[in-house]
Amino acid sequence: MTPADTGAANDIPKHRYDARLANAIEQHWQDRWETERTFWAPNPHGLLADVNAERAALSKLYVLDMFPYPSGAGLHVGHPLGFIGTDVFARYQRMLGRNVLHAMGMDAFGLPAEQYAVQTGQHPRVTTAENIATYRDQLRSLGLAHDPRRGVSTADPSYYHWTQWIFLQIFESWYDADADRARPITELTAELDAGTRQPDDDGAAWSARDAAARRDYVDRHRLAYIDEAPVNWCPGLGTVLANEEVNAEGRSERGNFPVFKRPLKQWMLRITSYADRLIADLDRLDWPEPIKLMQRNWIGRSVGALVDFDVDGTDLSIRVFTTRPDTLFGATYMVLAPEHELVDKITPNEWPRCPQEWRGLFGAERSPRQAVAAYREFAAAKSELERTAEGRVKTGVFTGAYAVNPATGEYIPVFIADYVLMGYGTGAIMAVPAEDERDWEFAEEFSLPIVRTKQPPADFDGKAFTGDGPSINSANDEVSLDGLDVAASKRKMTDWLESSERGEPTVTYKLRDWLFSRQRYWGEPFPIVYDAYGPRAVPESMLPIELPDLFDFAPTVSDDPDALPAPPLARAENWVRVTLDLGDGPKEYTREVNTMPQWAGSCWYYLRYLDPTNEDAFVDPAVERYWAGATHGGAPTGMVDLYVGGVEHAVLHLLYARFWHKVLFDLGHVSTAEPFGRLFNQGYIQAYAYTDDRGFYVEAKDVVERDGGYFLDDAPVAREYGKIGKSLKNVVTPDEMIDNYGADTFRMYEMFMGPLDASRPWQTRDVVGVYRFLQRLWRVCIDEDTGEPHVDDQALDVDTARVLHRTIAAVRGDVDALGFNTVIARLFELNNHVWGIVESRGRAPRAAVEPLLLMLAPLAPHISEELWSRIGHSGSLAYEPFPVHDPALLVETTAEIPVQVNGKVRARITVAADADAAACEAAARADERIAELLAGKAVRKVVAIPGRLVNFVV
RNA sequence: GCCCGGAUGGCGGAACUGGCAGACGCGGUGGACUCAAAAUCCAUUGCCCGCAAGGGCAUGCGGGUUCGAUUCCCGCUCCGGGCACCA
Repeated sequence: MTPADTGAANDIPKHRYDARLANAIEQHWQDRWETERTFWAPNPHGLLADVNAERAALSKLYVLDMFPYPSGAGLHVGHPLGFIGTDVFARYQRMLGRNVLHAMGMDAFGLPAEQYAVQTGQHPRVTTAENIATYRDQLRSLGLAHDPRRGVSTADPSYYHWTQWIFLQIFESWYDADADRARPITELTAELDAGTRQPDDDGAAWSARDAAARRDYVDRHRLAYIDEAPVNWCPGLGTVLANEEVNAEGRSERGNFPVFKRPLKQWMLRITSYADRLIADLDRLDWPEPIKLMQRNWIGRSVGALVDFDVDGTDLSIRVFTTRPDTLFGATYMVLAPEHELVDKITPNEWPRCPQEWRGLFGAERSPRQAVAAYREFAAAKSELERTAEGRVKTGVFTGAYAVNPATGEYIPVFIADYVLMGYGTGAIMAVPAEDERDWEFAEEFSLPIVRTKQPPADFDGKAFTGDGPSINSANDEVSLDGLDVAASKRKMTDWLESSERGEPTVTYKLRDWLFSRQRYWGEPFPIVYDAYGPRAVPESMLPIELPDLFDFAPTVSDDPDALPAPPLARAENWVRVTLDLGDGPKEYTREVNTMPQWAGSCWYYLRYLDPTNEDAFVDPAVERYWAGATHGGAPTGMVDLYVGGVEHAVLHLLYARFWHKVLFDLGHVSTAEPFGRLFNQGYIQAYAYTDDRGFYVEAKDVVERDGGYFLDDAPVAREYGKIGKSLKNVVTPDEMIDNYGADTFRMYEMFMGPLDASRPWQTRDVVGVYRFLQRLWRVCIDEDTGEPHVDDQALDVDTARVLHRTIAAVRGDVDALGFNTVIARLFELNNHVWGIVESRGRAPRAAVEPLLLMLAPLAPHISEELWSRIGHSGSLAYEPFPVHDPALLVETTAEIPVQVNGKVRARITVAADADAAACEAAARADERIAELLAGKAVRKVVAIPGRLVNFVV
């Protein structure tokens, strides 16, 4: 310490609230909360029922954060925004008398943990444990009031035991479309055996099938099934990925490696069975509308019709899906996806009579079969990126086959083209160029006929018309749509198709079944073994199936798109080969060597928080009912009352978790139809970054603002705005903020920056505002020189009482809406008001200070607890009742209202609060300035709203 | 391209159901205290004209509805996000 510093330190009062004192207070209270088990939320019974038992009689509130991946980098100031928000809300709700469940687990399996482990060369178990410890320390220092008993880790065998158990529930179920819910698979076999249900696969009668055929049938109906389907194979990551994990450029979301479609046998979960319910139940949820919309779009329900087109010269027909059956009369050609199974069957050996353009580039010099083969090769070789880069020029080739338009009876050519996707609808379309832009482009490219079946408006520019209008050219001997609008035409055409057995109404979805296996080490092993015929479930009694300890756990990656997946677990040969008794005597089996995707653990962690130490069940049913709210009356929709997290999980995690929850609901394991009743997306904290004249990032900390510019030393630098991270050299950590100001200041600043759902820039310069507020609050209560409290029992003057009660009313309203920034503004005002009293009278009134501390406690819990205790209370204020306002003190006797002339404010007058319109007008006219402005002018109209304003129109 | 969301002082932001735009904080300016500085306290601070009284202009841009619009409607611009040949 320099002499100057020493001198300065001597001037600062001994008991000032500075970072050093704040840190001491924070340590003290964090320790005390821990030893007194302040935030242990009791269950109604069971292992977590012994402490604070009386609170289990209160009504429950479940507040949840999207739990973090414990990466090696630790937290920066952007991470805890949502965690602090939920903590404030949860602490507030405790003071309202709720039994609040708030905990923080760790999403410990998955790619980030595995990649970090691969980089550092240590076992993921070790690095994950270290990272979790770091996260826990950082989170603890923020003063978050979690129940520490419930902070599960998904990579813990006692946790994934039950992830595997839930997988078995899914595996042992099927979807009963008639009942519209999942049911145990044993009920399906029982009904088939009893003959009360017939197989739905057009095969032999159930009684005529042998054991292997029956087992195959049942396996194909499970909610978890193995399918050889085109999957997203990513050699660069050495694993397959879900559609949701592949971006528009055909690359992996993680790592940005190329992804290839190829058929592979993989585990699939039948989420498509739930498509309708996943859409319908969104209406019951208190979620942001944009998120609901994203889920609806992702599921992509569309209503339309299936139509059959007979292929000329064969007994085959092509089935298409269309949302516009009303345009069938305008279908002048057809297109199949290049991989469509009928392509080989309908393609002739020789070209029929046809325009040369139809044969295009691929068919010019070749036979139809050669042309089709050449085009298929061309289409398969294109990456998604190339397709996008081409600007969507339509390509394709005529197959040489013709089909019959069922409405017109005309022969129309059948093409293959890559603008038709195998994965959607039937992989085949009827092309109506006049009413579809893509078909129009293709028709122009290949000189195909275009027939309008909808009358476009007079000013229409001449290309495909996709709007509404009367049908034209749409009649045959049996049906006429002419003159009808789109909706009526659709109805009439669908009826005709159905009655004439040429088609039927249907619904399709963009949503695909969920690809559920990964070729990874650091994930949950499947509770599945194989015999010669296929998969067998491992019985519950043998769970958990623990991950074997591998030395080499890295995935097998490759640049070769033809490389085959090689799961790391296959290397654990002693683990893979097992002898088990699955009820029919000891036999040899092979274990499943894929692992579950990262989403598995995060699909249900909120359920394990309820009963984390239960070894007999994933959650005790009575405990589940208590936290679902089912024991408090009413019909709860969502288990969790408030779920806060980033918008990046709008579809993936939130859709998967809803799906699992609904399966568990159908099977009677949970009592709500939805997991998350209210969802809130917190914004992001970003920060400024700076580049020097060479374009390199420089440490943002060292940059100073001067004369409207930014400088590092004396060199000017350019300012950018972006994510907080090492690459932009703009990282600010909670640890340094806590060191410099204390956790309460840090929490308050994060909450004060703006509304919780908005993104905002971090500006360390602004932190001092809330720091000053806390210092002033400290001085309101404590004499800085002596450290003694100077709060007394003086009565509140009327003015102070009004300010106090207005503040209470506003704070309650704003906290409910998670409007913490305005809560803080109100508390600043109250604190400043009380400071005025301290300045004039030397002491602060207890009647104002106590409610102020109680209202501040959720936001800045440490200083609030400390002052609460210093002014004479022995216990924690965590469960003190939140202040209640006196409505009588909010009633104003007079009101100051503006007086406008022609909409411009010209004066303000004070009237009785209950003055009627006439009285307001009279008072306004009596105002000297208004009288002057109105003198000699004819008042055309007077708008007088009692208590609001008076407006004269002249 | 389609679908969402946003734009308010030098900065972060506030404003209930159409009724005083700019709460609260940062920063700035002036002052008190101090040998001085820091800290603290007080005052002031949207922009323009004016000594002042006062006036004018202002919520991305252009229109509209209304006595009155940050708020509602129409048409744009820019920024952020989602989806992307889904028949």
